Amino acid sequence: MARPTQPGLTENELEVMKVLWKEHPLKVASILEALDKKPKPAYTSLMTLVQTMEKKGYLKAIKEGKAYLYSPLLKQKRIISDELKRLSKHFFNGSQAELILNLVEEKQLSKNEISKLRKLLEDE
Amino acid sequence: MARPTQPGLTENELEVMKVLWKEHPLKVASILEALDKKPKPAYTSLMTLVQTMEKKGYLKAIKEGKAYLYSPLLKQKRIISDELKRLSKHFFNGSQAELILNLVEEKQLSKNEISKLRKLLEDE
DNA sequence: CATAAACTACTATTTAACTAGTAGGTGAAC
DNA sequence: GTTCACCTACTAGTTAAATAGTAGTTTATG
Repeated sequence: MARPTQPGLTENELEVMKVLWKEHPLKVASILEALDKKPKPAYTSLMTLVQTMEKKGYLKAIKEGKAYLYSPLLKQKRIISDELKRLSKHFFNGSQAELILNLVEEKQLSKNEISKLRKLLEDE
Repeated sequence: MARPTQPGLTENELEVMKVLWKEHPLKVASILEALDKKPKPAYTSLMTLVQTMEKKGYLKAIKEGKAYLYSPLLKQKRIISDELKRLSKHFFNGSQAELILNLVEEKQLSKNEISKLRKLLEDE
């Protein structure tokens, strides 16, 4: 056995998803342009990444003219939820409520944020 | 350039840290025993992992008798905080408050949890 | 002090992730 | 219809992470 596929998205994959969540479908050149990474990767590097992401089922590709247009198949909400699930599983016995409580305790919230949170709780 | 070191802890590294956060210092054999992974890794595999974690500065090793005893050098709170920072950076413009608000909105909280949260907010 | 049990160091292999170049195809423009 | 810009497929190399075996050291113990 060796290194298993990383659980969730890698940093680079996430960057691509973020671009496509904002706007899609996009061809590789447009994704590259929209990436705000410090040193932009070579076109062909991004190409390879996008292709493996498609193989993994993260993206959908449609041929339009001579280029492929890519769209995300994963929802942002789902990714966030998965990440939080992973965190709460490791550190809070799987309880996301515990995670929230811990966050509120640890973080300094502004008055505005506190009142927003209060309002939310009233509706529950 | 090639694969960079993973940001944060890998899943396996995290499992080791969790064991050591509960109890330390421990020798490798004891860490192995405490690991609740499905198929336990070979003793030597864990050995290698623990050694690289020491080289990375995650663990401290002290020789006691013929075995090394390992202790964590990273605090659990710091790891949780780093993970949440990463999440909020990617998805909530770096605002952890936004992350909390989103969590509360999305999650169904029990009455007990809501009242706990209310109490916390009163103290702020 | 010999020996066995326990532990580590060293070596090695595999795969995913990352990077990027080269070659070749395709659509548009003239 | 030829050329050229653009895009992809294929190939290839590097490193981290994961796994584990072999050999050798060390410390109790009888």
